Amino acid sequence: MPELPEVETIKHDLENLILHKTFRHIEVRDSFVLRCSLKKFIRHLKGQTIKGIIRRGKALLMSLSNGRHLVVQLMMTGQLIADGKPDKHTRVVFEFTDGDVLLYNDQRRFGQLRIVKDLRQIKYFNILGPEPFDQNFNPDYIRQCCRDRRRPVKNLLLDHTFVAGIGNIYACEILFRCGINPKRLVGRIKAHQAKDLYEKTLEVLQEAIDYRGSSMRNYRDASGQKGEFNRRIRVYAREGRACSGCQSPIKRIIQAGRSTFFCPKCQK
DNA sequence: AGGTCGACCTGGCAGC
DNA sequence: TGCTGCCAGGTCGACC
Repeated sequence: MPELPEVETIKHDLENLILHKTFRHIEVRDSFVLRCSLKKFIRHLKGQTIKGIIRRGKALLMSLSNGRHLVVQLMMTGQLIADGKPDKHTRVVFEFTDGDVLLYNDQRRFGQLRIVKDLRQIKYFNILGPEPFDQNFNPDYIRQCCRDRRRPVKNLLLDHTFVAGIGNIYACEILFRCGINPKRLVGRIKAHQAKDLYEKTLEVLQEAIDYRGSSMRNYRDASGQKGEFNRRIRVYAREGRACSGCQSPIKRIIQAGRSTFFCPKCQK
C-alpha cells in the first residue's frame, strides 16, 4: 500500500507519538507477519526504548536501546496505528510502559516485521537505489540509468534499485506532470526529459508528503487518518475520466503486470 | 544480464 | 442472496 510519502508521514507521526517510549508487552496475534522467530522478536523488544525512527525506501526502521532495529515493511495493506482499537486485522499489539499502544494491522498479511542487529542482513536495503531527495539522485544519474537500456520509463520508476520509494500511484503522476508517455523506452529519454523526471519526481513526492499521502483503499496514517493527496491526483485510477489538461479520457494499460494510467494526448 | 511474470494473501466490488 | 472473476498502493524468485 504505502509509498514513500505515506511512509514518511507515518514516520513523522510516530516520532511525535512513540519516540523514546519503552516496550512493556508484545502480543503477536499472527506470527505469519514476522520474519524472525517469535521468541527472538519478543526477547529483543521487551524492555527496549525507541531511540530513533527512520525511513528507507518504503520501510520503517526503529532503532532500539539494545542497538538492534525493528524493521517494518508495510507492503500493500500494513498499518501502524498509535492508540487505536484492535480489530480482526490487528496482527501485533505493542504496549508501552506508559500504557500507550501501537497496533500493526495488515489485511493481506504481505507486510513483514523483523528484528535485526545489522541492516545489511536485509536484502532489500542492500539492493535499494538512492533516496529521491538524496543528492545521488540527480539528472545525470537518471541519464546514466537510461543509457542503452530497453524498458518502458514507467517500469524504471517502479524499479527500487533505480530509486527508492516510488510506487504505482506516484510513477503515474510523475510521468503525467512530465508529459512523458509511460511506454517510452528509457533509451529514448533526452537530457531535458531526464531533468524533468528529476524535478517532477521531487515535486510530486514533496507535495504528497505535504498532503500527508494518498488514501486509495487502506492507507491510514499513525493516527488512523486518511491522506489528502487524492484530490491532487490527475491520472491514477481515473480511467475514462477527463484529463485535467485536455479533457480527453484517461487511459489504462498494463505494464509489467500492473495498471498504468495516463493521458495519450498530453503524454508523448 | 536485463527485464518480465506469477505468487504471495485477503477482501471489496461489479456482474450475472 | 450468492457465486465468479477481477482488482488492489509491494517485493521476490523463477523464468525468458
